[in-house]
Amino acid sequence: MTVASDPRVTDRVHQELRDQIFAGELPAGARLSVPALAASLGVSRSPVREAIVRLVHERLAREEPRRGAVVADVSLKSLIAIYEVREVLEGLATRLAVENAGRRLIRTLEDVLGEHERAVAAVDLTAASEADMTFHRLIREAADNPEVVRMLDEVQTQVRLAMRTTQVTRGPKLAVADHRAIFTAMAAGDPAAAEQAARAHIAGLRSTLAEQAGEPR
Amino acid sequence: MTVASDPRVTDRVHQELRDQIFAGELPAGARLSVPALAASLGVSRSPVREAIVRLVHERLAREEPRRGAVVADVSLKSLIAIYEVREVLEGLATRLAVENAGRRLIRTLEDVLGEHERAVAAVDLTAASEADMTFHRLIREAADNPEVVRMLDEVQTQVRLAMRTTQVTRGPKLAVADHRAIFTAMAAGDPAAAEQAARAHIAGLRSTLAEQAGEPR
DNA sequence: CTTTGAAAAGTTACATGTAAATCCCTCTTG
DNA sequence: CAAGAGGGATTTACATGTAACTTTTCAAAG
Repeated sequence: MTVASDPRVTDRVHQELRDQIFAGELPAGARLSVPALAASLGVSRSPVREAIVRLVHERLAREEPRRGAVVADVSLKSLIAIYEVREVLEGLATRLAVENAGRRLIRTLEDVLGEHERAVAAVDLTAASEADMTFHRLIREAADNPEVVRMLDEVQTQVRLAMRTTQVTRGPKLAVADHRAIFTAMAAGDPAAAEQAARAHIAGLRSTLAEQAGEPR
Repeated sequence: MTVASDPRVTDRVHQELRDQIFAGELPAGARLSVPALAASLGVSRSPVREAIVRLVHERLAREEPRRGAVVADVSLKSLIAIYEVREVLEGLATRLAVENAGRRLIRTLEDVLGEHERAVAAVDLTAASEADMTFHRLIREAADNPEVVRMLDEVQTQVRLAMRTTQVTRGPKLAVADHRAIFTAMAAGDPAAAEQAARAHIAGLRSTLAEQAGEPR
């Protein structure tokens, strides 16, 4: 038996290109030339071609037949549409988490929320951001629904892509307050309230995006 | 300029394999051998390979490294999870449709609903099913959110795959009644009520799946 | 009759070949 | 100086070659 799965060249190339896109080394609109990338990565054209097909499928790149692929961008309008979807998916994940989970999850979430609050109080943005992501991740995992996890991953991919150009936050303090509200509903074992609180959290972020788009209210 | 886009061999192969999977000609678990399919379709291995990568990505096939791809199946458990996601997505689409749409949509929906009711009364299952799908399609399009449309398409793909083995219906009459409820809320211009009615429609279908899974209530 | 294992067959994954389409630069023309 | 035609360079898309790996077959051993 092999100790670890022998990673395919295609997988490495795919991961490398993803990293380069998220890092901004391959900016939006950059052409993804198969021969050029193959040469620069020191592999043949086949695995590069397949990696690009995957990037197109996860919408990190766009392709027109016979014209090749370019790195995708995310318009503010698209991002708002994505957040509309994210709102209901995070709501679902949170409701399912409440329906499934026991005290163990509640206690873990409480710990993470505490860390989050301390980090915000200490103006430690890195730690705050990490606690924020952990909070959401724990809820998704507890939802025990692989479909919603997958769809939220797709959403997350697009959000990361958008992050290169667009800021999405209402500030660390509001994030903590929203999470506290979600936690309270979850701790009370109220699935409907938890779903609503999670939706409100995302809806709030979406409204800041809408403001940036020049549509206040 | 070309009159119609020159279809790539890859595209034709992909479509052909999709059709064969949905038609049951390639049943769940069937191995997708690249050389065998290339020979049977009269093309080289390259476009077949790429078509299979796409099938894997849309989860019509599963692949293990170095072991090839097989046609996917959808367990009842997965299907229920998919319907949990579908519930909130259809709810979102319906709410957005109400927020965007004018009388034109309402009138079109009313017509389709009328056709649906007549088809059910006449026990014309084909016409009823078509009206059912049209009703949902009109709402999705009116939502004017490409993200939710895409995600519902993904859901639809999995549902079609499951259809080969699992029946998903509560009967034509209940479908019409659900649609009538959705329509009423939409016609009243009440986004929240429309979202709820759409969710209830899918939740009803999901509960019949849960019953089949041996978990009544 | 079941188990074992080694050879044969078939397949995957990566590499490379190539015709046709597209891109891009330059040089001409109005 | 802008517009556009020509032509070489590049690229895509499909085809094919091949080493390594997996699966299958089948005969011998237990």
